[in-house]
Amino acid sequence: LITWNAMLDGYAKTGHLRKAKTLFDSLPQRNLISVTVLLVGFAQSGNLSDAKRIFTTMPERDTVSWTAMLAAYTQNGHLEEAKLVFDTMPQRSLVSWNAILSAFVQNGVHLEQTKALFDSMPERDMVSFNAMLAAYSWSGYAEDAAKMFGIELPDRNLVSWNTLLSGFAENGHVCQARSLFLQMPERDLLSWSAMLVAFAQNGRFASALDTFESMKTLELPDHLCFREIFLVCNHVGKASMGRSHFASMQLDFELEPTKHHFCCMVDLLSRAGYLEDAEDLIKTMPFLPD
RNA sequence: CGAUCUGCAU
Repeated sequence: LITWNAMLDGYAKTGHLRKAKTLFDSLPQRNLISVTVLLVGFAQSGNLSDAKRIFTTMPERDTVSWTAMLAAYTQNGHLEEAKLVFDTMPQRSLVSWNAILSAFVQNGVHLEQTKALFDSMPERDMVSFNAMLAAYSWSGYAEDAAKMFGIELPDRNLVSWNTLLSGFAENGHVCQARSLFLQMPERDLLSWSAMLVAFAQNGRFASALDTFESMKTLELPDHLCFREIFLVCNHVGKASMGRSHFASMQLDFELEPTKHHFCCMVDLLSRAGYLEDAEDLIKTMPFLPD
């Protein structure tokens, strides 16, 4: 049963919900965990109604499944329902508290209210602190976030660094973002791409391209990075560079270009005057043009 | 074996 649940989780986490559902239906044994995994899978793919249906029909619920339902509402932008779940759930763990805190943060509740919730929590961990850090960044208080990072955080991890980094980036503080980036004890894909986006969105196109080149030696860039790079190539009018990244994304990194990538490339080629190539690309792409 | 924090748009 544990193995089946792990498989279920694997399908659900990679977005293969059809397979997950089929596997779930064919399981000889299921438990609370199997059902919760499926609930989370639906919620994360944006299928709130099925998630809700699973929740209301499940034979038993524990704190994990209640919190999963709370998060499901949060992820789909339903703050009021998330609050309601929080208020009605029989027990609340630290994770439940963190989940409602994130609900506030992600749905843009006023900073004061979010801080009040944070202060009222019976206990806090790094996830709580990181969520609060994000709240400051999101509201444009990158400085306060930095202060909190320096003083109040009991500990810091890579997520804390990344949160602060993106806070600087979002507020246009590219230089501070850069120095923070250089100071970081370790960097992951999110750190690199936050830095890349920071440069790109503040007009530092050459730095963005340099960052991308460095990043490729250490991390596997994902769809988001390539999308950003195509935008950069577009801004600086480097169609040939865009083309080679487009090829590289498929050949070297085995990433399937999405509609957005094709869209960027068509835009890039058209602006650079390669209209026939742009048309060819539209004809050969595996999507219907819209 | 399951729930909560960080990058994002032609």
